[in-house]
Formats: sequence, C-alpha cells, structure tokens
Amino acid sequence: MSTRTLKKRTRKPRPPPVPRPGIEGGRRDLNRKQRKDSLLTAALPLFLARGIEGVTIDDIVGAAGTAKGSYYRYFDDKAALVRALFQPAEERVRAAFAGCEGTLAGAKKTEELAPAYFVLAVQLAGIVSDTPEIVRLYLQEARGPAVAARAPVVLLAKLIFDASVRLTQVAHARGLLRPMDPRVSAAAVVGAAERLLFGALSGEPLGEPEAVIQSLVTLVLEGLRSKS
Amino acid sequence: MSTRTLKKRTRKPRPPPVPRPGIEGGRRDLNRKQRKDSLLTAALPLFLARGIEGVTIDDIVGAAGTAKGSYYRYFDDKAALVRALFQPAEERVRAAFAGCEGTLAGAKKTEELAPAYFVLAVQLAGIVSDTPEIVRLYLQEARGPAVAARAPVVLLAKLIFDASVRLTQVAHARGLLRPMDPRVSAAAVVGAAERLLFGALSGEPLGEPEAVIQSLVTLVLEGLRSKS
Amino acid sequence: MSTRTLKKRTRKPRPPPVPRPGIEGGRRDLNRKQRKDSLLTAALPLFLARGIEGVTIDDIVGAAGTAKGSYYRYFDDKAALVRALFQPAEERVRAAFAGCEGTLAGAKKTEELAPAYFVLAVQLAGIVSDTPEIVRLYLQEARGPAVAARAPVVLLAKLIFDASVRLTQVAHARGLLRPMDPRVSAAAVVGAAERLLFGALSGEPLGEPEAVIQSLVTLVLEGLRSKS
Amino acid sequence: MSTRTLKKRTRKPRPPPVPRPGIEGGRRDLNRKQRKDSLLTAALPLFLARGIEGVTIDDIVGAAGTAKGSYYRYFDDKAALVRALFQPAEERVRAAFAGCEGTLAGAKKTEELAPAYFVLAVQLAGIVSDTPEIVRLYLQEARGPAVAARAPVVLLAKLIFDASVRLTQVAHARGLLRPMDPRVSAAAVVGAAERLLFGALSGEPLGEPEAVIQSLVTLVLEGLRSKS
DNA sequence: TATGAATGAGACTTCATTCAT
DNA sequence: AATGAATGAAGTCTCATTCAT
Repeated sequence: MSTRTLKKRTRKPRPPPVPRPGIEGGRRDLNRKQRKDSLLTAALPLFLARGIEGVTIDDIVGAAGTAKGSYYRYFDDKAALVRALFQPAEERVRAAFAGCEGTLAGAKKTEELAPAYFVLAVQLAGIVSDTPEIVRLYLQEARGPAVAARAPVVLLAKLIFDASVRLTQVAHARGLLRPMDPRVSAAAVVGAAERLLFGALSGEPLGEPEAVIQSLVTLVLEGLRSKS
Repeated sequence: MSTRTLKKRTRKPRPPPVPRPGIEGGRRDLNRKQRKDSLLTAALPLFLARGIEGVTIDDIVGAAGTAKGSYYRYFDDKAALVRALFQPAEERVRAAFAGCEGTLAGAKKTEELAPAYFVLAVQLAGIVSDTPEIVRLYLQEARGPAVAARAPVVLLAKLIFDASVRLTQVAHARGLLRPMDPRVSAAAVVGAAERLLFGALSGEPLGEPEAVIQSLVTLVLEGLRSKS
Repeated sequence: MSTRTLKKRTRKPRPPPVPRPGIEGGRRDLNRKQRKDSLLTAALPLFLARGIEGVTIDDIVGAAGTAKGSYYRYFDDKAALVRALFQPAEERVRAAFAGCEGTLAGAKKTEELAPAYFVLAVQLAGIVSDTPEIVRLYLQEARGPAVAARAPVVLLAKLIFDASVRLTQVAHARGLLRPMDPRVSAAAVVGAAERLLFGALSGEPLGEPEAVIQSLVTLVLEGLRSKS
Repeated sequence: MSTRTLKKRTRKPRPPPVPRPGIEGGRRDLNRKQRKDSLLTAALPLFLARGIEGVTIDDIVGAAGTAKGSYYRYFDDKAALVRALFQPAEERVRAAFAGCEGTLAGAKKTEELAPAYFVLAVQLAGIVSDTPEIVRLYLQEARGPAVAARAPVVLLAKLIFDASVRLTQVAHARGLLRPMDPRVSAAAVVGAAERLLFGALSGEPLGEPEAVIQSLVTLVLEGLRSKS
C-alpha cells in the first residue's frame, strides 16, 4: 500500500545514445516509436485511476502488452516515463507563457495587455482540449511531495505558478489590478482555474464548458481589476 | 520507486473488539491513548514529507519508537491511521458547515447571511490555526485518486465541496451572487482559498497572513457578488 | 552465468542496532543466533560448490529453510554474510600474526626466532583443522578481483601476505635467509603452502598430512635458509 | 549483487555448422576472424577487472562495439569465448609439457634432464611474456569451482598440475630430488611459481624480473634437490 | 550478415501482516 | 500488552538468448 522510498540503484551508466540502425522513419524507427507510445498510452489511464505512485511497472507493461524487460529499453524508470508523458505539454506551456511574457515586455500601451493574456488563455485551453488526460493527471499529482516519479509534475506546477506571478506583476505594475500582492492574486487565480478544470475533467457537473469559462473570466476580472 | 498496489492480504477476520480491561479514562485507557497518539504524531510529518503512499508502517513505528506488532493493535492498516488523523478536523469541519447551513436555513432576512458565512470562516480558520499540518496534508492529498489509505482524505474533500455548493446555492437563491452556476462559483472560491492556504502552509512567501486574508475576502466578494 | 555488477541500492540507512528484547542467552537471543548460524552453515557448502558469485540469496535461504525476507534481517547483502563467515578465522589469523610479530620484535637472540615461527605455524594449522571449509573457500576465492561479495576474502589475502612479508623481513634482517628480496621469498612460501593446502583440502591425493607438512617444512627451510 | 546461476536455457539445438562461404583465409574468413578477435580482445580486460562471472555479454559487445546478436554468431555462450581465449595458450602449454616429457622419456643419462626442464621453463616464460594478460586471468580464475564459463580455466590448471607431477616423478625416479612425494613437490613448486607470477603480473613490487626468476630457481633447486 | 529490439526467467530487496515469546 | 522475528508476495531491474529487419 505504500512506496518504496529512496532506493534507486547506482546503476551501470547507460551508454550515450548511439545512432540506431534503421533510418529515421523506417520500419524499425516506427516500431520503436509505436512501442514507446504504447507504453505511454497504457500508463496514462492507470495513473489516473490509481495515482502515479499506485501504479507499478508490471501494471504498465501488462496493460501495454509488452514484456517487462522491454520497459527498461525505453525508460530508465517510472519517473522517466512520467517526464516523457508531460514533455509535450510542458513545452507548450512553457512556450505559451514565454510568448505572453515577450508580448507584455514589448507592450507600449496598456491596451496591448489584455490581448496578450487572451492569447495565453487560448493556448492553455488548447492544451487542455488536446490532452485533457494529461492535464487531469497534472492536477491530480501537482500538489504531492516532489518524490521520485512525481517530481516532474511538481516542477511543472512550479513553472506555471512562477510564470503566473510574473505575468501578474506586469499587470500590477501597469495599474490594472487592485493593490494587492501579485503572488496572492496569482495564487488565487491559478487555484480557482485549476479547481474548475479539475472538476470539469473529473466529471463534476458544472454545466456547459462555455458558461464555465465565461464565469471564470468574470470572476477573475471582477475580482482582480482595479476600480476604473 | 513505486507502490505495492492493491494487495491487502485476505486476512483472518479480526475478532470482534472485546471490551478493553480498565475503565474508560483509567490508567490503561490512558496508556492506550498515549500510544495511539504517539503513532499519529510520528506519522504526520512523514506523510507531509513523502506523501501518504510513500510512508511505510515500518517508517511510522520507527519514528514513534514502538514495535511493529503494536501498530496493528491500534490500527488495522494505514488507512485506519489516516482516518484517525483526520477525524477531529473532519468533525470540526462538518460541525462548522452544519452550523452555517442551519443558520442560513433559519435566516429570515438577507442581512443575516453574511454573519453566518463569517462565523464559518472563523471556524475554519480555527482549524487551520490549530492543526496546520493536518490541513496541509489534506491539501496535498485531496486531489489524488481515492485509493486505499488516501480514501478518507478524498472523502473529506468531497464533503467540503458539497457543503460549499449548498451554501453557495443559498446565497445564490437570495440574490447575493452574480448569476452563475453555484457549483462554478463554489469551485472557484474553494480552489482559490485552498491554493492560497497551500502556499501559505508550504512556506511560499505570500506576505502577511492578515493581508492575504484581506485580499482573499476582497477577491471573493468582488468576484462573486451581484452588482448592488 | 554472470554477475550483477555495481548496483547496490542506496538504501534507507538501517537504524543503529537497538538493544533486542529477550535477554542475552534467552530464548529469543538463542533463536537469533541459530537462525544466523543456519544461514552461514547453509551458505558455506554452496559457496564451495559454485563459488561465491555463483550462489544467490535464494539458494542460501532455500538451503537454510528460511524465508527470503528473513535473510535481510541478518545480513545486509551477500558480502555481509561472507564477512561474517570469515570473521572468526580472520581474527585468529590476525592474532596469530600479531603474536608472532610481537615475539620477534622482542627477540634478543636469533635462536628465539624459529620457535616464534613454529608457534605461528601451529596456530595457523589450528585454524585449518578447525574450519577447513572456510580455509578452502579462502583459497578458492582469494585471487579473484575484489568485487562485491568477494572483497572480504581478498582483503584477508592481502593481510596474510603483508604480514608474511614483514615476518620474512625480520628473518632476513637477522641473516637467516639467503640474500633475496623478502617479498619474493614470502610470496614463494605462501604460494607453496597455499597450493599444498588447496590440494589437500580439495581431495588431491598428496599422501599423509604429516608427511606433507614435513615435506613443506623441508622445502621451505632448505630453499630459504642461508648457507650456515 | 550475485549471479544468475546455472540457468542456460534449453535452446533449440543449433544447426550443424554449415561451411561458411568464402574460402579459408579469404576476405570473408578474414572478417570473421577480425570480428571474433575484437570480441576476445574486448572481453579480456573486462574479465581481468571484474572476473569472468562478473562480466555480461552486454559488457563484452559494448566494449567490442558490435551488436549483441553478433556475439552469438561467433560464440555459443560465455564459456565458448573463454575457451577461445585460452586455446592458443593451452596448446602452447600442452606442447611445451609434451615436448619436455618426450625428451625426458628418451633421456639416457641423468644430465640430459636439466636441459629439458630448462627448455620447458623457457617455453612457459615465452607464453607469459607473449600473453601476460591471459596468464593473469588464468591465475585469477584457476582455483575457482569449475562452473560454467570458468570450466576451461580449471581444466587447464589440472592439465598443468598433472603434467608437473609426471615431470617431477621422472626427476624423482632418477634420484634428482629429495625423497618426498612427487605430488607434494610438484604442488609446492607450481604454487610458489604461480604465486610469484601472480604478484608480478598484478603489479606487486617484487623487484627486477630477472632477480625474481633467479630467486625462484634458487629456491626450487635448493628446496628440492637431493643432497649431492 | 549485422543489428538491436523483444522476451521472460530470475536476481535482489521491501514490506504488510502474523505470531511466538 | 509489547516486542520484533518470520513469512512470502510483489516490486524493481538485469541479462542470456532469440528474432525481425
């Protein structure tokens, strides 16, 4: 019922990745990609149902229909698979925040801010809509201690929060927000948004997605903005 | 790196609890309570550091300085200890919400609502201030899947959310809130509050507690309330 | 067919050994000693038959008739068992050499040397006769690389050789030996003696033990001693 | 920390070796030889560093830079590689002893013996000097149990010892040696010589090789020979 | 023929749970 | 009632061997 704690053998250092035979996109390369994908695909619903820590490598290979040993050809351990699972989403998140920060940094007038935030929101929504299960897994695991296989998720949460704070600071500096600590408003907004998302993705009956989004926007705007 | 999953050996059914010798509150009963407490006390920081799933019975008895066999005299398994850990807080939460709901139910005038919510807030704040580590553990574990030892925490989260929705519905019905689904506003408020609390209890630098609370209240009020 | 190489998990540090319940020599203490002994006793013939590296923990617990998990209550790993196996012999070896060195150091006349060497020989012979299988295991493993579980044996070999060199140097300084590098004569004597012992303990037909010893003594004396 | 023990899967019987295409010594045959050599060359230092049992096929192909599958085209298993590694040296040893035995068998006068032994010594020294690492591996592994991949080495050790005994018997019969069991004197000489060699090849500081050899010869002659 | 991916037995180790002392 | 030893299932990871490409 509980975890193996620290362990992690000092293992023979894996040799640096040599070029694989079978050309890029060839039969072999394809098989490789498929196998790796099948492991990722098999792991995701298990993680959602039982938590990252509650799933064993055996469970994963069982669900993927591959041999136990094969797992270790593709992933060093469970954390590696989790990293791979989140990598695309993490890159998109990173890019979205970076883009927004860039736009804000170059903004001459205050009116340019709102569109930048809007673009960010749309991009994040795209991630949710493209990979809702990844997002749900993120929400489910992000607050746990950054132990072993969960570490990548916790780091992603930190990334998101820190970027949110920076964005909030910009808005704050421009006088768009009530006079309050940007870290507080950032935490409140992130918390509210994530909780709504969590509910939505977990099947809580929250009503129409559009209405939910509209409500959230209203809440945030009214809650945060300085009196005109 | 990961967990023993579901297992839980089919065990001989535990004999029905015989009445313990020694009168309630007597010497023996006291020893029992002390021993149980020492296990609870030892477990809490471990749970916080490594997550509930990441802590073994061995870890707990090791930290408590008792023998492993003794653990099973006091708790059936890890879930039982977690339940015991949350029981007092859960009762206080339940009572606080019940009290608030009762007050609201008997309220004649709309002006009686705000004080009721305020009383609730104060009571919840009391729990946080009395047992901050329990609250932090709650925040850390509440979103995980309701598996094994984490189940009681998830149930508590559900209890809180459901009660919050009901309270919101009341306020909504009285016209205090913007026209939006009460489940949405409840989720947003709970999410924002929990995220702030999580940050505060995890050592994020959010500024003075009073200021944080003040900010949260402002956010919620301005975000939620209908235009007067 | 081959070994797991480096591994060795970084494991949770074993707590410092607390005093065990059950008094020294009581039932529990006795059981403990018996269990440990049964593991050591079971391991020795396996090591002799298949080499230290060729024997698994499973083999050992299988032969000892205990559960797999029990092994780890008594020994951290295979090297720990090997150490325990050699400890008594190593202490006797160490004491024998130390005694001899002490006697030599205090010797006034050259005639006092021979008896000191003789006493050493008798003591070493006692070890062989008391624990011939340990000695055979030593001879079998001592030249392998000092890897993992074999390390204690290789260290013992080094201890023996170094002490032998020192003793030889004393004899050499006193003019008892032909003019040659003491390390060379020490290696030759140790090599000859160990090979004979190995043959004897492995069942090679070498004739009567007394005759073998007599021959060895003659060989060594005639081979080493300076012309009177 | 220990080994895969006996295993060796029951495999489909390998088809009888078809004659390889390409003429003996032609291009293809050459490639074959090169590949095989590169595996042998790669394996040797690994064996020395970690012991035969401590090295995996993966280690070998990794060091040789070939694919794992290729290994099995050249060697059935690890024992086959070890056999191939020792084969040239074994043939030279065999020939050297056979030559010596032949010369002795045909010797009319006792004076013809010493030159025969001398020739043998020179031939053995040649092997040491040509392939010191093979010899060191031999010394390192020869006393272990004749299990799996180590079997060829142990057989070689037996070959050497048996031949040594026969040679000693001849010398004994001719009255060259002290009256003692030839097996004993053979074991002593082989033991002393091997131990010195082991030290020399392992980097023990024994002084100049010539001096070491001179000392060994003196020791053996003085130790063994009958009083004139 | 060479490559390296796949397979699965099996090695090591942990840990929930039971039980003799 | 307390203790900690025993048990064995289950988890992680490795590696000899086979096989598709």
